[in-house]
This record gives sequence, C-alpha cells and structure tokens, in this order.
Amino acid sequence: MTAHSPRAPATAAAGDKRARILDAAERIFARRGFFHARVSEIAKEAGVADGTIYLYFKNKDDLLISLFESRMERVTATLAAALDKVGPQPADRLSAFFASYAELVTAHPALAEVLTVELRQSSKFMKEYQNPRFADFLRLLAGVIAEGQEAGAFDRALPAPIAARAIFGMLDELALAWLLGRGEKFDIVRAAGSLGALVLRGLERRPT
Amino acid sequence: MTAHSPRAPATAAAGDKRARILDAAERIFARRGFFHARVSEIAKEAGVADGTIYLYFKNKDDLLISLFESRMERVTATLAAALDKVGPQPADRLSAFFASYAELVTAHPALAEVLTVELRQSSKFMKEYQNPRFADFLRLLAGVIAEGQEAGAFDRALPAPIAARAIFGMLDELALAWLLGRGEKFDIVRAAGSLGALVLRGLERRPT
Amino acid sequence: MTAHSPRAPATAAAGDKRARILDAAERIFARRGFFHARVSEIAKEAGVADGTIYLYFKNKDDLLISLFESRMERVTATLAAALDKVGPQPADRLSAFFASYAELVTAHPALAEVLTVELRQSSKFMKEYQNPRFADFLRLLAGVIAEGQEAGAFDRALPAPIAARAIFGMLDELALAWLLGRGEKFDIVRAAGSLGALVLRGLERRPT
Amino acid sequence: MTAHSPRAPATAAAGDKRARILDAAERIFARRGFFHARVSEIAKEAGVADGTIYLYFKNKDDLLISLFESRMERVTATLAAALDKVGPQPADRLSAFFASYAELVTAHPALAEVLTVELRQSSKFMKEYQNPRFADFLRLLAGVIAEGQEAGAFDRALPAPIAARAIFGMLDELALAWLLGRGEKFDIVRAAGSLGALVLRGLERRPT
DNA sequence: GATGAATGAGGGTTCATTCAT
DNA sequence: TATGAATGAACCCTCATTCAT
Repeated sequence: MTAHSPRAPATAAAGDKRARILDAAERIFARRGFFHARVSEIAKEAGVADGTIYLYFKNKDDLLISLFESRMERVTATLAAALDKVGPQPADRLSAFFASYAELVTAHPALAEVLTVELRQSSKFMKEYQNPRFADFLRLLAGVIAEGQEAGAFDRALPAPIAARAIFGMLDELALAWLLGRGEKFDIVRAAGSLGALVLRGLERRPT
Repeated sequence: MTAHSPRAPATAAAGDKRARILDAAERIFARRGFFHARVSEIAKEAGVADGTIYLYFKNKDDLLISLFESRMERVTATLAAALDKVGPQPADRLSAFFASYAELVTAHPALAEVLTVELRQSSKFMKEYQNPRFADFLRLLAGVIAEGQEAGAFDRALPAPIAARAIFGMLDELALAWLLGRGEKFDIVRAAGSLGALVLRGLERRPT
Repeated sequence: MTAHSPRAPATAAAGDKRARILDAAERIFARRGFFHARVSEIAKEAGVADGTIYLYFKNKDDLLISLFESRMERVTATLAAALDKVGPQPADRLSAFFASYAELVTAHPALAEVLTVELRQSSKFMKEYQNPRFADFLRLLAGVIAEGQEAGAFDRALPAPIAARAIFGMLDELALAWLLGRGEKFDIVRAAGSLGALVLRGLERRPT
Repeated sequence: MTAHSPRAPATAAAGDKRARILDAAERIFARRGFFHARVSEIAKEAGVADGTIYLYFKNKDDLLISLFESRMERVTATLAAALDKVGPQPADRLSAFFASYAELVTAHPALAEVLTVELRQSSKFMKEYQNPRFADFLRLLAGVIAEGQEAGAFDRALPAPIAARAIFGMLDELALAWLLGRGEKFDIVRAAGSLGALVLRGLERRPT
C-alpha cells in the first residue's frame, strides 16, 4: 500500500511529479497492458528518469496498485457526488449510478481501460491485495440497494453486496465491450440507461 | 489457431498429449496467472519436455488462446445441452442458463478462473484476437433473449447482444467474487438463481 | 572423416539417398549458410526423414565435411582433366587452370558458394580438420607451378605451395565477388583470363 | 550501425566501455568463431554485465558488424598512412601495400583472424550488409592501381577494382594460411614481398 | 531529490539428435 | 533401413531495479 510513497509531498514539484507518473502510467497501462508496459516507457511519458519512479513507488506492482487506488477513489467520489444531486428515492439513485458510470467511461477511456482490464492482471493484485478502494466503491453501490430494501422498495431476495457485485459486473463488461468494440461503438450511455431500468424493474417489489 | 499440430498424431498417446498439455496449462494458468506461469512448469505438469509444447502450440500466447477456445467450446456445448433439456419457454431457458453457468463454475473452478481472469490478460488476446468461441457463447445467450423478445415475452428496449453481454458480465463477476472470496464463499448457485429471477423480472413485458 | 558413412552402399537406392542428401545440403548451405541451415530443412529438400540423415552422416559437421570432400574431389578431378587436355607447356597449363576454375564457378554457383563461404565456417572445419581434399587441390596447382620452375620457365622466388595458395585466394575472392555481386555481375571468365595472364607474366623468368 | 549507443557517454569510463567490448569480442570471435562465441563470454572477457553489451550494440550480429567496421577503418587508415610515406611511384606504393598488410597481420593476429574468417560468417553480413568500410579498403588499393594505369606504368587489361579484389584475395588467403598453419609458420612478410613483386611484374607494361 | 548507466537473473524458444516403432 | 515425434540442453535478450554521481 505504497507505504513508502511520500504521502505528504514536501514541495509542490514533488507532488506534481508523483501525479505525472500516475498519469503516464494510466496511459501506458491502457495502451500496452500492465505486463507489456515498460517502466522506462512510463518514465519517458512522464518526463522523468527511470530511477525517479522508485522514489515515489516501491516497484511496478505498487505503481499499479497506487494508480488503481488513486483512480478508484476519484470514481467513487464522482459517483457519490452524482448520487448526492438526486433525491432520496432508491430508484432515482440507482438510475443515477448507472448513468454516471457510463459517463465516466466515455469521459475517461484510458482510466476505464485500466480499471476494466488491468485490474485483473497482477496475481498480487487479485489474490493478495485486499483492495480497499474497490470495497469502498462496492459499498457505495450496495448502500443504494440496501437503502431501497430497507425502505421496502427493493426485493430482499438478493443480499445487497452480491447484487452490487453483479451490477458492477454488468457495467464493467459493458465498458469493456464499448472500449474494445473498435468499429461498432454503440451508445454506452443509452445502453446503461436501459440496463438500469432493467435492474430496477428486477429489484422492485411487486404489489402482490 | 494452433496452425501446426503434428502432421498426424499416429498414436493415441500423441493425440492425448495435446490434451494433457492443455489440462496442465489450465491448472498452472489458474494457479499462477498467465504471465507468471512458466512454460517449463506447464511442461513438467503435463509430463512432457519443454520443447514438446512447441510441437502442438506456436508459442505461449497460442497456448492460452487454444486453451480458451477448447474450454469455451465445452462451456457453450454444456450450456446448449442444458437449454435443450428445458422447454421452449424463454423464462425457463434463461433461468436454466444462469443455473448451469453457476454449476459449471463450482464443478470446474480452475477452468472458471482461467476464463474469468486470464481471459483479460494478453493484449493479443483482448485486442487482436477475434475470439470466435466467445462470440458463439454470447450468441447462445443472445439467442435465448431474442427468442423471448420475438415471442413477445421479453421487452425490446435493450438489444439482445448487449443484454447478453451484460448478463455475462454479471455471471463472470459473480464467479470471480466466488473464486477469490476465500473465507466467505457464498452459495453461488443460489445467488445465480436470484440473479436470474431478477433479470427475468427486469426483462419481462409488463401488462400495461 | 565420415568414418561411419556407408562407404560402399549396399543398394543403389542407398547410394542414391546419400547423394540426394548431399545435393540438398549443397543447396541449403548455399542459400542459408551452414549455421542457419536446419537439418530438418535439408531432410525436407532431400525428401527423407530427419533421422535418415544420421544413418549416412555422423552429425551436421560431418555433413559439411563430407559435402566439401565430395565436391572438392570433383573440382580437383575436373581441373586435372582440363590440364590433361592442354600441352605440357607450364604457361598453357596455368592458363587452363584459371579458365577452368572460372567455368566451374559459372556452371555450379551453389557449389562455389559453399566452397567459398561455408568452407570458412566451422571452427572444427578450419582448425581441427586436416582437409585432405583441399590439400589435393592445392597440390595440383602447386604442381603446375613447380613444373614451370623446374623447367626454368617460372621464377623460383616464391615457393610453389605458397604461390598456389595465393592463386587460390585470388580465384576464391573473384568467385565470391561474382557470386555476391547481384546486379553488377562482371564476366568472371574474362576476368580470370586476365588474371591468369597477369600471374603468368609475374611468374615468368625474364631474360636478363 | 550501432544505432543506439548510450545517449551521451558521460564519463571517460563509459566511452571506454564500448571499446572494451569490441576488444573482447575481437579476442573471443578469433578464438571461438562468431557462432560458437557466447555473448556472456564476451561480457565476461570485457568485464561488464551481459546486458551492458546491449546498451552499445543492438544484438550479436551488430556487434560483429561494428567490430568489422571499427577494425577495417583502422586497417585502411594504417595502410593509407603507409602509402603516404612512400613516394608517388606506383610500383613503390603497391609494394608498400603488400608489406604493410603483412605487417598488420603479424602485429594483430586476432584482428586478422576475425577479418579473415569471421567476415564470411553471418549471412546478414555477407548478403544484406553493404559493407562500406571494406569498400573503402578496396578503393584505396584500387586507387593505387588506377594511378599506375593512368601514369602509363600499369597494364589496363584488368579493371582496377577487379585487380584490387584479386589482390585482396591473395593477401587474405596468405593471412589465413599463416594464421592456421600452426607448426609450419612461414615468413609472411617475406612471402608478401615476393607476391608483391610478382604482381608488380604482372601489372607492369612491357616495352614492346 | 534526480539521474540514467549498469546490472544480471530469468525465461521463451530453437533445433540437433535420439529411439521406439 | 527408415521414420518423425519427442527430447532437453543451451542461449540470446529483456527489463525491473540499483546506486554512484
């Protein structure tokens, strides 16, 4: 967990440099994939020396983890802000989640590619690392569902965390299809809207 | 794919060898991940010499692709067989798909791990390779949905191929959560059942 | 020295097979060079199985040596025959040697390429192997010069074996230039004629 | 050639490193031959890590080509300097060329072995590579002959470039014989002198 | 802090050779 | 004799990481 990264950069330049490396890593990881990405390539893209990366990150794995944490934090914050803008109705909040996620993907495709594809790369990442930022993300989504269940609006058959996980799977796969579907890029925002409606109908309690 | 399999597997043992290598690769890829897996490790697991692998597969990438094709073919065949056993009702067929997928995951966790995680590994795999077996799989699922739409049972708001993709994302993520959730292994078959019901309610046309 | 090659092929087919392998090796060595040539490639070109080559030759090195011996034997025999056709005059004999060598190169470019280039390849060939066939070749040429010296026609300043070696160097380099000079192929027969005349003038004793 | 030498050899030691690798390659190639030489062996001989070689040379082939260029450049410069010391008489200049070449071989046998034997090794080297340094060398020698022809001292029957090539062949073969003739090492300087005289007599125009 | 030349362990792949059939 | 599938030792090269400057 980037224990040795300067958490509180002494100077603005240092803080700037860490961010520049993360930005570069995002582009290179998206373009080449984690394993094919070269540390020297990232350094070049960031405009720093190879060795400089090791002043901010313990190693290449740590760079991926730090990138993931940094971006996932932003994603969760962005979605949380979007949820804050809509009313307390569970249906509205769930719809907003779907819409905001799709907009994020279109606005930041490199980010989406890294989260979608590279997230599953490092065995360290998948098996050892506990991934607290992703847990935060899932908690936000599960919260929306749990609120709906508690309010009596949503069915309780499916535990909220599992429902959240499944919904993330939907959105993630949708993003992947959109990112890789070179020629035939469908309208992901519209598709997310329809999917949101589908899930909503599926969750809503029927009047007996 | 494997353009250059030995001219003619003269003996049964030779024909067996390709399968043994694929089985070994499945286990090693699941255990270590594609990039951390060593070709020599796979050879050892298969009980063949390193060089023998290159008699059946062009290179390590080709081994992954061939493994994926072989297994995805089986998965699609298994699911198709399961669909054949249930009646023509779209709702029954979709439910059967969810249930069978979850059963496959519990019956073949190494296979599931490879399909779930390693599928997204090689950039060659993700970006260059057209992936016809996965297309077959999606076509099977999309077919179930399209039939429901044509029969007037399912809503037409979402194109069947996109719905299929999203449903795959759900199941894939569910499988991943189940596979990696070491301690807290939930009941994936039950969860898939609930998810199937959810999707079904979401898809079904409401009487206005 | 191909001790284990069947010196006296029991059947015509076997003798044929050994010759076919040598012919194939000549073409492949000329095309690819000794080190880049694959034994399996030679086998394919010869229309035999890989293992068959090892029934006739101890190993790849032995194949090169056997090829060299076989061809050098022919070359020496051809040149000796050419010398037999001209009179006993040393000048005529030396001229005939130059002319015949150039004609051999134009008639058998693959052979020339192997002798010219591959001859210098294997360290075994260059340093360990005593090369009796090449010694025969040089002896033939040195003999022509020695006869001239003994007859008082040629100068004795240069020992005949060294003169022979230098003349071979001339012809060998001329052949190499001709073989590799893709576009600008000069007339090697004419050039050899001029060179022969030059050497002749250089060797002839001047009337003081 | 070596397209990617380190950006700027900051220190003298770094500039030295490329030269040390070339020196080591010269010794190892001479000892083992290009194909049997191991890159790790050259690195050890040079006192650098294996990977360091790839900072200065693209690959093993490039190392051979660079070595050849470096050495041939020196050889041509040395011979050109020797020619500058003698007068303008074509005969003197040609004799000086023969003598200087022989002296070079005795002074730098490893260099001579590489130029003589390894030059013909790589098919890339022989067939694809244009070999500008060898062309410079031949041009120097052809220039001496052409000057003699223009001055009316040498016969015009043989084009100067072909004569130069043939003379190189003589000297090259003489060097090879001397290098490999373990026990019976003749006096190459004396032999080159006699050969030079022979060629000179052969080239000189006779008074009719 | 910043640099980037140097390191060297590690691995995918090739291919001469063998041997059961 | 002939085959060709199988072997496995050997090697070139890559690239994450270090450390002297």
